[in-house]
Amino acid sequence: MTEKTLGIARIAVDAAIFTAHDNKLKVLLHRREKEPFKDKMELLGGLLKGDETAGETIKKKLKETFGTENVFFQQFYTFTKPNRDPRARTVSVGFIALINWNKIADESKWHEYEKMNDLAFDHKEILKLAKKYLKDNISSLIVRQFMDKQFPLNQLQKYYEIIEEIEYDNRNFRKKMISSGIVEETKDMEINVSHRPAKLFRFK
Amino acid sequence: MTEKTLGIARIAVDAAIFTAHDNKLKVLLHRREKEPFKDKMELLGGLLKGDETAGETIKKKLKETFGTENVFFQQFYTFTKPNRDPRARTVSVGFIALINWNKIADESKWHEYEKMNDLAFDHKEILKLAKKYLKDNISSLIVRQFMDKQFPLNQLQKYYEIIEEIEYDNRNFRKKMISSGIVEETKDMEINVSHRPAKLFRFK
DNA sequence: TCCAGTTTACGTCATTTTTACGCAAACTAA
DNA sequence: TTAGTTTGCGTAAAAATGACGTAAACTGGA
Repeated sequence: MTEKTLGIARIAVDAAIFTAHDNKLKVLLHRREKEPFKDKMELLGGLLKGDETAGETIKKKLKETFGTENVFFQQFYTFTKPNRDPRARTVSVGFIALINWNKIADESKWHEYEKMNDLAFDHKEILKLAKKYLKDNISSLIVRQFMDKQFPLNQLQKYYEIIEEIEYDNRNFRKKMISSGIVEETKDMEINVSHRPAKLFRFK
Repeated sequence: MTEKTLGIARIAVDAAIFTAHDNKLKVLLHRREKEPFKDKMELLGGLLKGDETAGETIKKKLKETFGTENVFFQQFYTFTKPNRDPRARTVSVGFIALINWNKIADESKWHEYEKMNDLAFDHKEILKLAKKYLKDNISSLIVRQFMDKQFPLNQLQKYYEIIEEIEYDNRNFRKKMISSGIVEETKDMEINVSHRPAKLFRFK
């Protein structure tokens, strides 16, 4: 039997890694140095080793990239089109990962989500589906990964607005967050802002 | 290089196929006739052909099984543990499928979800995660797959209750469904029921 | 034929949640 | 000192949710 009838493929992971900074949603992209798609940008990813789950592979990659094991990630969709990699049949388990801007050393590889160009392979499709996943799951787990230990509610609101693509009334957003019980006040305040300084909050 | 370092695996699909009948949630299971796990029950599934996406493979399997292309299905999670199949490394893209009881010819292969025994491979884990997915996504797409063209609201309520594992007040459930606009009245009524006959509704 | 048992289909009412928006307070920059 | 900004407190109307009352409409059995 040939490969055609056996369902054999290479197994890869690809990660749509998001952060938020300067009121913008950003994604991590690397420039490819080899063919195919030489010089195009691509997501972080790679093939599974024989004794790894997809989750273990992506966790290792994230640790290599950020130097910490504390990066949130979650599987969201698996991409199986036969020709998505021109070299060989490759199935990719897609992950979404979220990281706080302060944990980032090299800022040069981060690109505004809204200004994406063409990417290598089907990575643009992967990123778009990841963004939708992010939007659909914002309150369950997700926003807090972007925030500093302490933050003004106004910043939390900005990130909700970027991801959900809607606007909130700041007074109602405040009530909603406080009454939902996911955040609590700290004793600290903003400093050096040219308006009334805000209390800082943290996640409970 | 060996298989260990290349990330090569067999690619399979497995489907958690649900129906609802007699106020119970049921799943389709087949008895395995070969080792491994001979005589254990397993999900519908199989390997991808070389030119198929996972979606195409599962669609073909569903057509073989039910004789129609109109079966709702959706990818929900990909299972990648290295030893989930003792014969060879196999990655399985998990699907959920939903079918109306009236489209089912052979009733013998359907088993109550709540009375499941041990299954072959990791299929019990797959089913449990599928049930959770069903519960979490009940209103977006999913319940209507179980319903006949026309149905009393009471039956819709029963299926919500089975899947969500909560109970509704029938008067409030009625208001909720009608005001949400997902159903509308028909001119038909129940017949031969030993209580006041209900209007039949349909999805809009 | 009438009664018991059932569910439908209509309703009320109190509570909670959501939404719109008013405005003084607290800061910086000029 | 003033203009410009956002915070942090508030009110009030509107919408959604949840508990429950009860007549109507059917069957099946006494």
